[in-house]
Parts: sequence; structure tokens; C-alpha cells
Amino acid sequence: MQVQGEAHTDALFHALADQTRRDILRRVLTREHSVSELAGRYDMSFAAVRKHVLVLERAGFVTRQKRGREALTRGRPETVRSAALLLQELEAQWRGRIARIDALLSQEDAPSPAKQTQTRTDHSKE
Amino acid sequence: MQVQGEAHTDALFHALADQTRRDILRRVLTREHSVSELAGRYDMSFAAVRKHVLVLERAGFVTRQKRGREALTRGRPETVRSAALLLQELEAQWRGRIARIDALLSQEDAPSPAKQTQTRTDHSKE
DNA sequence: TGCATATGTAACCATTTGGTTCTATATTCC
DNA sequence: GGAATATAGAACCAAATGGTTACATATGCA
Repeated sequence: MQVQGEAHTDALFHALADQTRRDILRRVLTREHSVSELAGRYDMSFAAVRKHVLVLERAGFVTRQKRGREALTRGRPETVRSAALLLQELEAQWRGRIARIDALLSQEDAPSPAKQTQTRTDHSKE
Repeated sequence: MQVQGEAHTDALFHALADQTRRDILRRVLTREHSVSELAGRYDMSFAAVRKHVLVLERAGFVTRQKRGREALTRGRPETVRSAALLLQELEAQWRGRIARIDALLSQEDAPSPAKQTQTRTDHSKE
């Protein structure tokens, strides 16, 4: 259970909001790559690719481990899963709304006690 | 079935990479809100909130519908789900790797032809 | 030892982002 | 009609982003 905080969530989705980084992440989830090996795949400098890897690392999507003169990068599937869970919670938010609507409807079907139905309710806050 | 393209995926995750936008999205998934109603909740100008809503709209997370003088914003759960699916595909990428490793291992268990086994692969963590 | 490779880091630059204020337009209501 | 409300949009600004080049350091190897 992590609770990581909103700033970390920002970092998570920011890291995913770039095609190159998503591509790197795909590769390193499949197997380890050194930065220069990754850099060879893209039409940009080594330094640019290294920065992308850093962004992924700060977000927790990859870990790096020095191995001789190279630094091997590998993806962390747990972090991918945690991001997926965040989105599933968002979906749940919506389902909650549907559930509330259903509840209201079945309440109407029922013999309805003297309860003044008052469906407006204006939840101006929350 | 969408296939939306990488630029759209950038927009999807970029939209999610901001706490205020995630919060707005949660609210409008629960029920419709006008922009000014949303603006009332945050410590920033109406114009700033309106821009956030625009970002969500361009990414396809919300739709807006003019209703008299106000523009009601509501969340689109399909888009949330499609983003969640993208992450699940990433996870699948990783599972594919595991499947390949398993295949290699069971190949070893088998009477193993003259194949030079080469178990390197270094699972240093996990 | 000395050279080639792999990485780390800094300085720099253009563009984008996330906010502001101000102004304009549309709609509701008295 | 005219005031109040809701949205739209422009101009502006500081900070972050995504790239570059240049240089420094560390490791492997002939």
C-alpha cells in the first residue's frame, strides 16, 4: 500500500506523457538495456535519452544498476500496475455515480415513505 | 476501437499529470459541473480553471454542452478506461517477457537438444 | 599505459505550460 | 433596456520541458 501523494502521481503521468519515454519503458520492461543501447534507437542525442530515462527513474518506472562501465535500466511492472490502479479508481468514481442513480430510482419504485423526495440537493461542495 | 495515435496518448497522460485536472475529472465523472462552479473550488482564477477543462476536453476526458448561459462539463468514462487499457498493455509487455523466460526454462527441463544453455539473464532483483 | 566506450553533468536555447489580468460576448432576469 | 452572471479569448509572464553541445569521469581492453 503506497499512498505516494499527489506530487508523485503528477510524476507518474508526466513520465507517461511522452512517446519516447513510453517506448523506452516498453523496451526495458521486456529486458534490461544500457542507456547507450537505448540511445541508438532514437533520433536524438545520448544526453536527451539519458534525461528521459531519468524522468522514468524519478517516477519509479525504472531502476538502474551499474554493471561495469554501463548502467543497466530495467522496468518496474509494479509501478505500471500502480498507475493502472489509479485509473481504475477514477473509473470507480464514475460507477459510484451510477450506483447512486440506481439507488435513487429503486427508492422511487419503493412505497416511498413520507420522505420529501427533494432530488435536487445541489451538492455545491464535496 | 480507436487506435488514436501516439499524439493523442501524449495528450491523455499529459491531461492526467496535474492534480487540479485529476480532481476536476473526478468531480465531473460524478456529475456535471459548470466551469464557474468548478472554478469556485480552487484557489485560482476562472480563466485558469477553464484552461484545465480545455486540456481535459482536448484529451477527450470530458465533453461540454451549452445549457443556457452555462457550459456543463461531464466526464467520459470510456476515455478513462481507454487510458487504463494502455497501461494494461504495458503490463502485458512485461508478462510477455516472463512468458519467454518460462519458455526458456521449460526448454531446459526438457531433454534439451545440443542447445548451448546460456542462462545469464541476471535477475538481480524482483 | 593509453585509447575507446559509457556515463554523468553543465550550460544553453526554444517552446510549452500554468498561471495572471483584461476585455468581449451571450444569456438571464428585473 | 440594463444589470448581473457565465463563458470565451487575448496578451502577458515565469517556470518547466525537451532538446542541444561540450566537457569530465570511469571502466574495459590491447
